[in-house]
Amino acid sequence: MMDKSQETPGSLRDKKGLTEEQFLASYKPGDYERPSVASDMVIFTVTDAEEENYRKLAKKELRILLIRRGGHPYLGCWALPGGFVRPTETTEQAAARELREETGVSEVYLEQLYTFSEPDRDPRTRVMSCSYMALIDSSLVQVRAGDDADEAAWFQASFRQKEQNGRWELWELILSHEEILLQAHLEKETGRPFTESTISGSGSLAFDHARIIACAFERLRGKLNYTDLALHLMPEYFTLTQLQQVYEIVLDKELPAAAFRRKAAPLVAETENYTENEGHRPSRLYRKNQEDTD
Amino acid sequence: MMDKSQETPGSLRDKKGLTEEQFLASYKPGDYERPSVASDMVIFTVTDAEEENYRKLAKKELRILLIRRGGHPYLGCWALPGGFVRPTETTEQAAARELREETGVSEVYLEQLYTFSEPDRDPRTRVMSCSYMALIDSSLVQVRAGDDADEAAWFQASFRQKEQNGRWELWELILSHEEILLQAHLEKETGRPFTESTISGSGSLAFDHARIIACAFERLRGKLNYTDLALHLMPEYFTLTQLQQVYEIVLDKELPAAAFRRKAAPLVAETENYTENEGHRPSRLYRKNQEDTD
DNA sequence: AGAATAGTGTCTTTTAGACACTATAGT
DNA sequence: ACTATAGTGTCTAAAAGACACTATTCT
Repeated sequence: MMDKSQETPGSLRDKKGLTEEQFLASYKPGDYERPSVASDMVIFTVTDAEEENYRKLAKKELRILLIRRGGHPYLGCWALPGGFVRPTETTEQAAARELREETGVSEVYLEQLYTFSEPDRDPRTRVMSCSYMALIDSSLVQVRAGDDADEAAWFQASFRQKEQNGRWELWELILSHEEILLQAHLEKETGRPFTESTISGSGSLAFDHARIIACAFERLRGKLNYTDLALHLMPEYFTLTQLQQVYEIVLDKELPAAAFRRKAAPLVAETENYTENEGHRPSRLYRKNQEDTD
Repeated sequence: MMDKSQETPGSLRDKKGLTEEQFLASYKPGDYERPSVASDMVIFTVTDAEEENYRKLAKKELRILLIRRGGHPYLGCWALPGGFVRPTETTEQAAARELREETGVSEVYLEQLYTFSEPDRDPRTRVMSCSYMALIDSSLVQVRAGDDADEAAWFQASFRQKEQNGRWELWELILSHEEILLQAHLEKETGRPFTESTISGSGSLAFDHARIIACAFERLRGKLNYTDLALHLMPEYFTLTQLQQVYEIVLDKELPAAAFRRKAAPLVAETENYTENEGHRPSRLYRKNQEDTD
């Protein structure tokens, strides 16, 4: 991958007179204790809320997959899917593997977020977490519990700013699934990662996973406006209103339809198909624009 | 930091009947080999090009600090400043420590970029690199060579897109310092990290550091327009024209002055001082706006 | 006076938002 | 006919760019 032939033709010798080959053969790993590294993942999807009343449009919900921990530490708490990175994997490959193991889904959008490295973030031993965000469309959502977890569930997620004082910000993260409520308050300085968090509610979030989820929310919201990220949350065929609903549920605000359609137009490609039997005027189906030359 | 009292009052027992305390006391680090983790850093600064001809305004140059490697591997190649993360440090603290060691500077803007984890990116052993971007103002630039490096230099940097074909992009990175020229071509898919790179020129770049620098350029350019990042590259007092020059050298394009001043206004605070003896009309000096409520 | 930059006013273009209006399947 | 959503046209407001014009100091 790297061409270093020009400066190091293989015979360059260091201060001890060793060639690179000799150096590598005699190399002993350094003095410092090494950390474990895990990949943790915030898997987003948008599902229909269950309330198909008559002919009304289905409301959307933003959901995140959490897994109930079956072992120490944080036994019984809810945590992001993830696991240790194996010796021959990249962190991204580890994330993709975990995603496949937890959901059976592959070939999805996966983006690295941030690496959390506080030495005491895991009470067992030093574990750095390289976090990822995954976007999957709801038609792929069929939870398959992993090996070391006794329960997995899609939690409805909301993330709102509660206070702002100069560059100091306070945010609230709420995750809920049936009777379980997880609530976290997070602090940050504008433009910096989240620092403190406090957890409350009827369940509890493991490790610093509230911070990771907050980080994922920020990234997703920030990129929604100037990328085609939202399309990864859509099934193959969708209407523009459905796409708009996804933007609205992610951004947590309503958007004017006319302007939205103008802006979304270059991201999608028309098809000749329409929705049917919806109880009102049919809607044209679109698909992701393959060759978008943005 | 995390409140887990509700779910784990300390007496919860796992499948083997252990409390968390007992579990942690008996915990043995996992089966897998652990990677080393290093923090590497792209330190940006903007300096005046040396050509004070008469009364003309000084041209600006964007520069990056590189260190010539004094040991294997990549002996003699140029590399980003960085080093291994110690057991009690976060990756960010390690980056800040390296920055202080290399430049004597502390309290600067530091932002995590991306974690590179290809298993073979370092021929010695598995080393993940958690990369950071630092922005310092040129008045702080006094290179102080570190211990294990025999040479450090500020390289002028340019980064341009050469080709685009659908979602495939080709970029060129050029770093130069006196007679030394480092050139890299990098490929990426739109919205994804850089993948391949080829190095050429009279010197050579170590490891995958061309990818890291490319990543830093993307981040810096992307954030310049909607944050006050550029102010971290400015000395305490500066003129709006100087600020505009910094934007122009980073973005590699000229900006209309009137529009720039409108947009920059909320980021800065006027002072009552002006430049003197510049050979033309004096310019008002500004400073960073402390309480910007953007 | 002339060089060189500092700084402003205003016109145009583009983009985002507001909002009314028309269109259409299903019951 | 009525409901509910689909989709468009147009006006307005805000932002970005173009560009001319004035201002000021130093040589």
